[in-house]
Amino acid sequence: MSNEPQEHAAYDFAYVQEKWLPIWDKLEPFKSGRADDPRPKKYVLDMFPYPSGDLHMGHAEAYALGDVIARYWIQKGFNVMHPIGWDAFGLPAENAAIKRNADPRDWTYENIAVQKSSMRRYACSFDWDRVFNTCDPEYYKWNQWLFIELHKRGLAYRKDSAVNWCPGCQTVLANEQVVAGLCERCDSAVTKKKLNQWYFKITDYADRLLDDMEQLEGKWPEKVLLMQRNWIGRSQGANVQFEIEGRKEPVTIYTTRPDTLYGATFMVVAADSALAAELASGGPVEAEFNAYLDSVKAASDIDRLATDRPKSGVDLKRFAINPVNGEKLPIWASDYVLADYGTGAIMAVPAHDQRDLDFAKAMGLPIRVVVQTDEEDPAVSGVATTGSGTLINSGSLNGLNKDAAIAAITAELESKGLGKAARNYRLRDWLVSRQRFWGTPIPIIHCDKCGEVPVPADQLPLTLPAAKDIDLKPKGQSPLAAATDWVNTTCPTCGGAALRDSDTMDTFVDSSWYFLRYPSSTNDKEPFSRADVDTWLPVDQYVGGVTHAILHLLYSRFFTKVLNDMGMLGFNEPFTRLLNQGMVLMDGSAMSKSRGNLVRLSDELENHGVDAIRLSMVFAGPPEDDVDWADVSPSGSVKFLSRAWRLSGDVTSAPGVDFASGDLALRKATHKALHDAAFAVESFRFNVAIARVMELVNATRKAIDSGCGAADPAVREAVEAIAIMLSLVAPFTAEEMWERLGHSPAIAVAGWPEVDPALLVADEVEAVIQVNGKIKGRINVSPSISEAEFEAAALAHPDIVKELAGATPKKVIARAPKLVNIVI
RNA sequence: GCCUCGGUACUCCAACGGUAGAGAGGGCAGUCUCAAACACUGCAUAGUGUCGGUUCGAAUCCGACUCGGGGCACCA
Repeated sequence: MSNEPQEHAAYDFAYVQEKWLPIWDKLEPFKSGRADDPRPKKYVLDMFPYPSGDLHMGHAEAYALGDVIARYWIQKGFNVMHPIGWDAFGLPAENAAIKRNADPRDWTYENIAVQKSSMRRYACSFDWDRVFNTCDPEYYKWNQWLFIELHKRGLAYRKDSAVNWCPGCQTVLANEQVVAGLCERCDSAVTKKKLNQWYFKITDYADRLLDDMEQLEGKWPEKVLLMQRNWIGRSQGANVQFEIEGRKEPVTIYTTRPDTLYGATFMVVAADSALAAELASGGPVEAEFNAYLDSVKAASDIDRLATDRPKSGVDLKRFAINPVNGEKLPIWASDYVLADYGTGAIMAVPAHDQRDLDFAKAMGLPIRVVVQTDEEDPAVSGVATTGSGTLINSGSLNGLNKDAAIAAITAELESKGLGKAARNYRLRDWLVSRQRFWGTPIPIIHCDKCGEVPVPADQLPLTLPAAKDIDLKPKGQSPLAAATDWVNTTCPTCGGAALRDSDTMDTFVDSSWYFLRYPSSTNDKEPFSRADVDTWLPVDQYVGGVTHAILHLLYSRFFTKVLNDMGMLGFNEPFTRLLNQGMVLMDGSAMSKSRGNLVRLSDELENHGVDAIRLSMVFAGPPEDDVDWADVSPSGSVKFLSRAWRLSGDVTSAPGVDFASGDLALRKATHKALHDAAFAVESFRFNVAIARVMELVNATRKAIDSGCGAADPAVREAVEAIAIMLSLVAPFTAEEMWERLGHSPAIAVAGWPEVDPALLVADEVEAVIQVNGKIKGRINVSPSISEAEFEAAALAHPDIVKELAGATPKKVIARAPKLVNIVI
């Protein structure tokens, strides 16, 4: 039946790859979403790639893992959607374009084509009918639509704030582009600059982002949930009002320790806050304050990062009144208080807060202990006591413990109208505007008369102009601002002259909802249809790197909740299960050209074949762990695959033969392998699943050479099972085996063989007999032996009889059919 | 500094509180060969980071320490 030439008697991966690709193209085994498909659905999603060049070793691991999961569920009879697309906006394209004086579009679409063809060769089980790129106007149109919807709801707004600024590149930087205080591109020290920027109000969703994580418990890596919790950083405390001498309005401070209110000895306001400027203005220290403020602004992030740097500040020569005891507290301005957290002002309790203590010691301010602990006096030790203890020097709170004191003082403040319980979050609103060209244009028109006017829906998408007439070099302002034809427009409301917003959106906006688009990838009426998302979403299994543990996943969860509130979705968490794969290292560190340890995927594929590389990636260890390519043996994978492949040529029984009459031992091995491998795959222990297949290959080899022989039906059953299990990770080899076994393509949809539970029971197992926990003998018993029989058999064992020497055991613990422990 | 995860043979990694070794790499020997490679067969590697606790029994659970990885960055 096969036209395979005789010279391919040895396994030839290059030949096999070339043979199957066109067949798969024709069969399209991975199309999903036919309306009448009766199978239950499963949505398996790999994080989409950024088209920065050809695929690398990291992609090879990620897509191999995602593919195992997708192909497994297909074999298990599910209607699997396994789509792919490209996260195609972003700075590297723009930089490449500047360098070559070209359009970022060209670079981007060229790279996408390269990656796409590599993915096809890598045999990814993607549904190619659902592909889109975020830089397609058909996609980013919906970014703009969503932006306007958020704007309508007050969730997109503009404010002035200090952002990362690179003086070298003359541009705003995202936090991720600031590495150890330096610009990742030019190594200039990054400073802060005050700019008017667009924000998404993610803080409105802080509680839900935190509380809904309950649904993800046990389904997402604990580490990721923890990182998200810390990032949101909810804290419980109280807002307390302090009167200020010579000021009408009181100042509110936030504290998590209202119980230490009597221990406050001064107040600190953030140096860069409006309050600090106001308190200093016109006073004796105005000049000193302004000089200090300038030095704070000039400080680079690298200085800011040093947590052990000495505390600095200015005494504003103003006073606050402690509401609980009427004491006059000096007010200082310092950069150790953050302007954008809480109220930007704190009460300082040096005895019980390390930062306040450091400041008090530096400035010679008083330290008063109000919580008695058994630790040393903070004024002496220099270590603030932050634990629980008994309140002293605290009026009505004296004698209470910390928790009781917090409750009591909060109630007291509330009754007097001086304060109340409050919550704060570390999470800040999401800064979404970027002064770059290669992103989604913000669909807002600025009109002198009408203000911020959204671009009318029928004018979307608002497309990017051609790049050829625009200078893309960073100048501190979006390149779009210089595209006069594009920027100048008329106001949709009043018809007067107006300007387009020239900023573009953070590319994280693109990736915050892309998973909703795949089921509706060609819909030009809406971003996605309710019917499609109801069918396919939420994503059953998301696979990607842990680098996105916070931002991408948090933003996606935020968008999902907003869209849920808008009635567009019927769920509030987008990703039911999450798998984070580790990194691919070389000689212990991340691969990089400069380090000289770069391994090229294309070379590895050339040398060992696609299947062997996929197998090596999956077999290297647990998927969450980093893989050191130096420890991996792709040639070992090649060896194993040819060993498996050879089995398919040895089988002499006919396809469809009744397995029931086959060799029992081999049949049991086959069914156990199928059972164990399935369990291992479902618990993401792919390396263990492959070990089970290897065992079965070894057992089958032995059965053919020195056991039941090649003609035994059990051999066919085993080899078919091997082929199907291998199809998850080595699809080319598996297809080839399947064909040699006399079946028609494609094995991808052949189905996971039914496991016969009767064949999972062993005839006999070896049990150990311990005396005082030490092994003294072994017996073979039936797996269904009773505890009593088991115990009796153990006690009758000659070695044990000798060991006991007539003594009566104190205790006998029998765990049939594995172990008996006799305590004497 | 705070929070986290981990440490098993030469290497990568397995082991519901119950026989430490599933699988692989690397190694050695044999069969085949003129020889080698491949293939097949067989073999070995006394090792659970340290100390203590719980238990009939601990790599596994608990505590302390140590070493290594990751996250956060003065969040009051």
